[in-house]
Amino acid sequence: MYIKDVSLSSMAVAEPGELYQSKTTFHRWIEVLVDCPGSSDLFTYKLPAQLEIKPGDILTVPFGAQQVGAIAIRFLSQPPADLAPEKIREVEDVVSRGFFPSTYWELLNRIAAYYYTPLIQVIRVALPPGLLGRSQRRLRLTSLGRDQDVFSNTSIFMSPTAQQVLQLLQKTSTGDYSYYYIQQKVKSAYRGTRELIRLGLAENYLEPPRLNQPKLQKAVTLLDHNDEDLSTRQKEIVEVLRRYGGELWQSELLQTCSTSTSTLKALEKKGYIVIEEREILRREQSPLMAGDQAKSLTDAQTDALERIKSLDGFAQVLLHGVTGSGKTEVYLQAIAPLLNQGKSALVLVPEIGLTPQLTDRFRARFGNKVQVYHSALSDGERYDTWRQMFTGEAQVVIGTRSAIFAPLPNLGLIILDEEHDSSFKQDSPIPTYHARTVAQWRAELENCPLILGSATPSLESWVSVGSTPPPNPLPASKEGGPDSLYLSLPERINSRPLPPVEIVDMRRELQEGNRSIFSRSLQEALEQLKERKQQGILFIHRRGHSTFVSCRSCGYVLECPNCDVSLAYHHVEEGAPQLLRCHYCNYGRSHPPHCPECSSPYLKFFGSGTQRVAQELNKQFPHLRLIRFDSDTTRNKGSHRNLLTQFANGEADLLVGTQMLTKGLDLPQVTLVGVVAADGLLHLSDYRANERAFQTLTQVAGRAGRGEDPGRVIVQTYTPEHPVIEAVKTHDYQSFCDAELAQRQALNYPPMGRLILLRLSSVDPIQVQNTAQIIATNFSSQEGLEILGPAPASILRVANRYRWQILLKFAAESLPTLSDWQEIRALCPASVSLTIDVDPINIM
DNA sequence: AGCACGCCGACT
DNA sequence: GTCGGCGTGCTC
Repeated sequence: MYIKDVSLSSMAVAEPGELYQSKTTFHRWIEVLVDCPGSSDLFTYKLPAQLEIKPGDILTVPFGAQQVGAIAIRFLSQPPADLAPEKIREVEDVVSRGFFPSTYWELLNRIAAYYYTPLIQVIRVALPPGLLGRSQRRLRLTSLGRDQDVFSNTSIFMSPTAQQVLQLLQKTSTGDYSYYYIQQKVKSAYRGTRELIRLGLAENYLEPPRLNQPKLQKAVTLLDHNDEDLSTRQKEIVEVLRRYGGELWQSELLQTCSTSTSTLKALEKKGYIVIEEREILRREQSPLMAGDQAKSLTDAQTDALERIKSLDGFAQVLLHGVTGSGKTEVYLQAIAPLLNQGKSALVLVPEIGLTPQLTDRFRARFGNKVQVYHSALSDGERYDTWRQMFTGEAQVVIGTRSAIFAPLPNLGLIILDEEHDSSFKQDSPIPTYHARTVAQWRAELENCPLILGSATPSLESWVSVGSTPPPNPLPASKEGGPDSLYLSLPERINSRPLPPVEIVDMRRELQEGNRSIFSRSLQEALEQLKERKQQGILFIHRRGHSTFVSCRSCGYVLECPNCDVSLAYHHVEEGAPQLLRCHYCNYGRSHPPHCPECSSPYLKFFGSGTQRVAQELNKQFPHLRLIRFDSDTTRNKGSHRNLLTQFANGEADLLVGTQMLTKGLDLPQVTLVGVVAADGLLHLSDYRANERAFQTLTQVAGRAGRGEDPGRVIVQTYTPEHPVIEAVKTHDYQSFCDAELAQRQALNYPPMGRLILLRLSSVDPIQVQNTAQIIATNFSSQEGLEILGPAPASILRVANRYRWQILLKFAAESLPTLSDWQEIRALCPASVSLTIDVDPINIM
């Protein structure tokens, strides 16, 4: 929660580029927000004589025994009266100057308030790692301790704990570990470390905050000069430099001329060249793209683009385009004129790794003006990209959820592509923000348009751009509030039709004697793939092999020892030990030969994951070459791209995978999409299950028939009469929405009502339950609040922590005043952790 | 987050 | 009695 003293009105905020002006009032103290989760109070520090500090600067300050990151908030001309003057310490250093323009600062404060999160925690997600530094206490061996013989030296006695710590340190070449690491490895390590220090075998020290540094490289610049007094070798170098435009990196120059720094030094001395350190920005390497031109648009695209371009200032646009309708082209052409005006654009996508195609397309169109920002970048890369954005140069930033905090000072447009995707919502840690909500605020504050693009808009966005549902088929536009706009791309580009969706009743398949996991229809379609030289996608709801392993004799189910879920079977490779894994805590064990309960050897796999389906395919269709595409096979950096490239090159006939297949893949050769079992999606105990199922199925179906050849979609299910299945079959978003909204209305669920979920967890099952009860009772007096629970989470125990939750439901207009959230927090004993999830998406 | 302080149980 | 476990609170 934000500190009430820190509001925009009461604080001076740095504008980037604003010149420092010496004020007439002489400030000697500054209040700072310290990076420590325990307290969200402001702390007072002395301004050092030789350091220029302004509000908005990022600092390091001494705090307790360590040095931590801090944000300068405001000057004080007098130290607080209730603080002993000798307790006030000096600011250590300035890390970064002049950050936090006023709108950005307000954005952070809004997030802190709305999501009940201390401001400093919001700042932490906004800043790249390594900008808020913190010192670390470490332990290292002395030369005496490095001696491997200390153990055989009988004159030194030490406790087993001390020996353990010593051995741990001696195993590394540096003999150096953080206290934190040692404490994790050795129990009650602290006693052992003290003993080692006393014996003179080890010493502890404080490592200063390790901040990311700009990476510097030497550059050589040619000065205008007549090359009179030069040797032939020197003339050569000058000539090379001139040929390359008068400037080169020193390393490149040395290599090109096969010379050494001494020759360059001589040239520098004579005044022909300058050698200086330049910052180089570490960027993700991407293959060079061929230039790409704006494509001609369909009428619907042109209309949408014109309406977007005519927007002035804040507006929320829902761009509802069916799969394959060319939303990306609209984005690209909306961004192009902005860049020419010197403005930047922010494009948020669900998961960057999954959309190399989108980034490639942006790079091909806008070249090096495109920056990619997401958590898979190395810290150094993120830091540099962040600095690059901070320069204010016109650019396009493509990123995942956290990129909504990209420090672009001159923002002209924000786009959320696939806005319905749940990965825009952060579950943990706090703040549990939704990038769409933050994007709305940011667009408002920056006074720029926000485009929400999707083939299957979230009900939230659907409702917010217009309360009256449009007639069917989708109209070109419908009006919502004054700042909102509905734009529709109802047809695929090049007049390609949406693929027909065939629903297969798997109950009948079984009745009629087909016991395969593939219906006859799907089998026949798979057979045809190869003959017709076409490609297909098979969608499976789960990764792994089977959903659970159970004993045929006694019914015993193998479960995770840390969580209340059954273990999934993972087939590693032929001949390797068979592995069972928990999808929640990643616990793994080998597959036992006998039932642990009754020793029966008949342990059977149930359900089917990607692995199982892949095996089955190999058996039934040995001639089909397939690629598995799930989080097991795409764990490594770049593997998404590799697998997709392989597939696009025709190195496989079939792509078998999970959810990731649904996200924006554009593979023109794909004609067949098969959903092996839709039921896994349908029957989840979550008010959002239907919406999610509809979105996933529609998106998967949308992968088919994007090229010349018509597509075909086969959905296998045991409940073909389910309304979601009906809606997917008819591609009828409208009627699905109407039905779903009516249900939500009846139960006051979002987007009609609003929710806050309190998640509690602890290793102590009794204590969580009691705490949950106490908190729920505390709320019972509140007006206009419906309390659901407390209830155990649907999986009570995960990673040995017991989880309970309380769901608060209330009218959309009235944000409940959880003003005393700190009081609520106070009801929690230290052993119980509480997370306040505002607008939760995942309430399981 | 660390790190001190300070209060309880098992041992010399 | 003392040592060492761990819960509680503070850091300008």
